[in-house]
Amino acid sequence: MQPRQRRKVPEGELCAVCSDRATGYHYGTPSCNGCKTFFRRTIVSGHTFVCQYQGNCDVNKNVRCACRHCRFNKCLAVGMDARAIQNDRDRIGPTKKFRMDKRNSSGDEDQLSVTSSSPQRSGGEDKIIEQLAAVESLCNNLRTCILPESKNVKETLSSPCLLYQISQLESDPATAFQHLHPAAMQDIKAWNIKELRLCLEWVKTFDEFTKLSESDQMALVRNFAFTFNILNRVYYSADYGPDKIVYPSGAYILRQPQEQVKIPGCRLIYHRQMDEIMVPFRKLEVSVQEFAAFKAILLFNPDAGELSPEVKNEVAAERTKYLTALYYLITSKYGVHNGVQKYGQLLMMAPSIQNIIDQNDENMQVMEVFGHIWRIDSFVKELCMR
Amino acid sequence: MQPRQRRKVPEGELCAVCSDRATGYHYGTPSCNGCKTFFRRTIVSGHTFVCQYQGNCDVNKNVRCACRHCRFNKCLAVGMDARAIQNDRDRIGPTKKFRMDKRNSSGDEDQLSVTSSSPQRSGGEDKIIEQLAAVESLCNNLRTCILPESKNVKETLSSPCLLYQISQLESDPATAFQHLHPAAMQDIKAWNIKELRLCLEWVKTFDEFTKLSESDQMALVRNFAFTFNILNRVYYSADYGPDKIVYPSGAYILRQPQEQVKIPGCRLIYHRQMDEIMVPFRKLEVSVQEFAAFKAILLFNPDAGELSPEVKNEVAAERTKYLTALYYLITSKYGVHNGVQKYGQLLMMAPSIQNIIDQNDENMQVMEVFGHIWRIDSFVKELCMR
DNA sequence: GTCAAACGGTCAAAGGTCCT
DNA sequence: TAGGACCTTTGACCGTTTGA
Repeated sequence: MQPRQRRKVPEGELCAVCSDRATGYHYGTPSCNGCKTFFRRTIVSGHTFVCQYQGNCDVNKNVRCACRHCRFNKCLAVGMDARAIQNDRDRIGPTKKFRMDKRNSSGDEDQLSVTSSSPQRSGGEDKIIEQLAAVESLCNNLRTCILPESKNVKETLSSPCLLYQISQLESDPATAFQHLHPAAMQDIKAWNIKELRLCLEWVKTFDEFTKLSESDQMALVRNFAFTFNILNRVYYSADYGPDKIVYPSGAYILRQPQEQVKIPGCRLIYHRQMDEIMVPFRKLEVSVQEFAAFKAILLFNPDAGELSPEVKNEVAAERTKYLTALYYLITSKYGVHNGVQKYGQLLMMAPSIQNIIDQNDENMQVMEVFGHIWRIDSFVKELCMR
Repeated sequence: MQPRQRRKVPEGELCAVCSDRATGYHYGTPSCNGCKTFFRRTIVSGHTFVCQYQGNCDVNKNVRCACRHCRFNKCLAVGMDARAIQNDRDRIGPTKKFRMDKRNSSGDEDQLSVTSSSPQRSGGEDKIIEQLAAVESLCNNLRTCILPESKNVKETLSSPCLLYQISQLESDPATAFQHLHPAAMQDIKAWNIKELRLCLEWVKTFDEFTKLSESDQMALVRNFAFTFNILNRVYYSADYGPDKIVYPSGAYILRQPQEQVKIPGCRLIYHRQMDEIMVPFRKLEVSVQEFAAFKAILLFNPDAGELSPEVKNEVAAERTKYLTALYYLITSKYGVHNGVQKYGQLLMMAPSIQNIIDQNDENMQVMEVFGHIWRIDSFVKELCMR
């Protein structure tokens, strides 16, 4: 880069070679992009051209490609300086912009709407949120019902969704609140089964889920079921402070009694559910809609083990759909600046949740070893063991 | 401009990098305008370059643009000091003289030029990102150095940060690219140690980190160190397709050979690092700045085990700070609609990463049992065991 | 107050990328 | 394949800041 003469922009200047619009001084001569590139390539490649005619071909914008010999000659004639050509440079990365994002149903427009402080652009997000909220409500009703026996997970997944048949189910007195009392292992076990059962009904409300093959459905559910269980447990726990997880029945898990459990590693698991999930949910004042969207995001996990590679992209697209919906839900309520913080904080609860689930899986395996003491229901095992 | 060396004017002095005519002392080294600007831009942008050859390219006036990796390395080798770069100067205003053309009758002072100089509504985010990028750059260089022995983690954390003493360290020939070859256990082990060592230097660049008590620092580091290791491993892996993780030395981990490993559970761990971290990073086209911010977010984990409750809020605030910076970084580049998607997708990689780390910890423990076969370095153990 | 060294910013003009 | 619109990178030149 040795600028011939500093300063000076040609205004309406023409290419000295072909009379196209000049884009600047290139190699010492006002020239267009084409002639500039042609000159460099010719020099660098060392090509020599032969004129098919008499060596005096016309060179202008329309016919400049007709004779490369005469074009190159004219380049030299008008003063293009080969000494201005440099040595090869290092490669630069891709210059192409938008590569991310699947095909967008809505045309692409706003690129500079960054400055507008109100998001405003919910294209279908409202509807998604509405649907999630409706299902959440049904699911909370179903929790109070007696659910039919189910042999195994696969059969349950292929049965009609119970959420739309609640009126035909009897209510379960064991789920109704009576009085606060410490949860026995029986309580915890019963609620685990109930919640995992609800999970199966909940996932069936997603069209994109039911479209998946049986094995892919299993992959997502196995990955997600215990998360669903824990999240519902703490989110719907009545607020008796940060030290109690309370089931709808009034059974509660207190922070201390875990000391009684002698199995190593089990001690902290309820503490962590309180500290890292229940308390943050309350502090962030997560709404039911936000909570539902968050669960949907966690369900559609493209990295779920055993998920077939062909559907990874679809699952990722679903996740993105709910991520976007959650973003607009939050920012339309809190504004962009505050909303973005809540959105980020909520999403960043996911790694802790994952870690808690991972630890819990270990515990489940430990418990299996101690199976003669703590009976693990086979239904639970099927969903949670890896 | 603190380092006002009482130097004489360089007379006929040559650029220490490329031997062009030096225009003065820049960043502590006699250098030409080009190398001066190149160095600043590289540090500020956080760009990292990969040598297309063997990492020992010649750098002189004629070919200085041929390999940016080797040019930058030489900048550092001859002593250019990144600390002399002034992050975010006090608003210097447009260098260009005011366009006092016409339109003067309105009588408005240039009061709006303050806001127009910064494109997005970022309050300090730019500076945060710049700092992260600069550190990332230094860290990449430190990776190629021989690091002094360190007895244990605590001592290392309380020592001065090596990132600002790179010029005093010898380069490590073992880290230079030579040729592609399958990684032996020795390679993996050596890189684990180096990367964990780098992690300790990296975290010390965060003021808010060094302000924490020793035990809180340990809590964050133990939680984060292996994440740092894995993320750097895959992010800085040269792109030889989705089936190879390539270390800077050229040692690579291939998708298949894990079958040789007979320890149960170990098989999938490298597959998952490729599928769930390396490939998504590439697909999302994560920039170095985004990558650095992502790591900062993961470092400041308020749920890190053993973190004292008093500092949870501070740590959470730090996390939010980097979340916000990342959000504005991404949306200012991609626009809100596309940016939000990328932001969400990036954050939602965190649970998978957490899960991979959790699995890996198990493996480390398994490996400890098989310690007579696979020696685990005590330094690694100290950081990764729970 | 003066002035030169050494910061950062600017933008014309280099080269690289990628679609046609 | 070659062409050229469009992109990134480079560096000579310029204004600003700072300390002797």
